[in-house]
Amino acid sequence: MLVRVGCRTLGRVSLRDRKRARVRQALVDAAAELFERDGYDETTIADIAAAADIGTRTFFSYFASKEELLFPEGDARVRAAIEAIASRGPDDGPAEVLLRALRKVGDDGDDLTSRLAALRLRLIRTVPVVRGRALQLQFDAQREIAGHLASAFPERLDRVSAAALTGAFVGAVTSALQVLLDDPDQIGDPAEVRAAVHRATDVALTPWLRASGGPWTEASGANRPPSPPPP
Amino acid sequence: MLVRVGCRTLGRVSLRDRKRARVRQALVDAAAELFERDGYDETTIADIAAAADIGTRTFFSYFASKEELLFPEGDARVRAAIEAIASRGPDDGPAEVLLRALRKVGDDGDDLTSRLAALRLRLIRTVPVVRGRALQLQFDAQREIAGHLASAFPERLDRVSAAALTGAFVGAVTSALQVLLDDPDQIGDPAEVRAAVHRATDVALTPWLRASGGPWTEASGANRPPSPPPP
DNA sequence: CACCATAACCGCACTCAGTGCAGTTCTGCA
DNA sequence: TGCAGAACTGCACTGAGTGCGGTTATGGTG
Repeated sequence: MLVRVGCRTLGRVSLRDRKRARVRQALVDAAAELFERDGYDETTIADIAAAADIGTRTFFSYFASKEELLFPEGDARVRAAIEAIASRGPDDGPAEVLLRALRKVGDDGDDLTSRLAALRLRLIRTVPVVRGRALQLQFDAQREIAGHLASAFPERLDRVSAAALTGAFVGAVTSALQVLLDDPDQIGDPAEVRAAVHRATDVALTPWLRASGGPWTEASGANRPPSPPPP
Repeated sequence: MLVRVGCRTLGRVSLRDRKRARVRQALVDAAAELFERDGYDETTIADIAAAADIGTRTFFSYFASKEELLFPEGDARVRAAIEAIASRGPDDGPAEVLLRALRKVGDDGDDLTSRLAALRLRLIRTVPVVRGRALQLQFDAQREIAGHLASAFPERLDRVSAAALTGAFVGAVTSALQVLLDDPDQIGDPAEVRAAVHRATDVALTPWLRASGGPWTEASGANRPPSPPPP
């Protein structure tokens, strides 16, 4: 059976759908509880289902696997990024738009404070299968965003360049975050993390920002971005 | 039991080790054969072990899982990149070094012509668990390379910036390559794949090439790389 | 050559993830 | 009220992966 996501009667949320959403949330909560208490590998799907008062078999009509419990809002960030691209100003270049989209995604982290998000970060670093799933979701998101970016700048970016640009941005931010979050001293101060990410992305993406100033023809020693690497 | 990799008697390769290497290769070959004939999900580990004339249980002393069969030379590319970093010239900056390292990794694809490599590319696009594993390996490789890059330029890159730079490069090339390989016309011809890799690296790394031509001062309309986006 | 420590091999039994099937219950709607 | 369809659930099954214990083969040593 496929996992339902929307409601059938568009104007009204039916009892069925409300019940379903409640059970779904109960599963996520129970999983978070058990993952924190017993560990990811030690928690079985049967445990989670029992804690949410459903049969083991029924679990699989809500989530396709144990990892999915950690990413219940899969494409929310993607939608935010796409919206940021859609609401671009007339003078913005591809890099500016993408930068703003990613900053919005990163800053909209009500995420970073929630218990599930913290647990997710820890399990991504700890459990290989979770990391694999996270990377896969990120990769799919990149693809989606790159497509919209190419559509937004049809005369300045072909599909390959848009993908490269998006991949560079996301890769820079992700890698910087990985190093920062592995340092056990940085944790607990979101402002520090954010500042370090900004600095690192400036270093990594300086060429892209310069290139997006004009259509890749003019010299641009003048509008150099704020943080070149130290001499 | 842990999977053995080296030989004990350093000067000589013992019979035991030669036998072990032979069985290991037989497993990879049998797996490639069966994956191509029956598909990845349809092939069980028991099938592969039987085709290589070993017991099902013994398989797990050679590979930890079915995915690992597709990445038998896990860190060869990483070592190539690290070597490229180590053999840098005195005037090279971080971007040049990283650029050369990635080009070398892409070109050293004796890989790209082999049957296993083509199969791997197809399965990465097709089978989610394989894609997840590939991304995870790539992520670990990035981390390793970034560490060496930071060590090579201790006064110009901190660890976070090195990670961001590496992530940007690898992310750009990977994303560009993904778009190129998803076009269904390229498939089936190793030369086409190689051309796609070149084009992907060109497009993805062009901004850094322009930026690294001089110390960010001169115009670079002259040495423009072959594939800028269409006007 | 004989011996022994060790590593590899392998069957067996087990747990858990995930799926197909069939029977039952519940919900929305006419 | 009744009905069509969706959801819930148990059962049986396959396959991945692990732990254990017994057996065999190898390599080094006296």
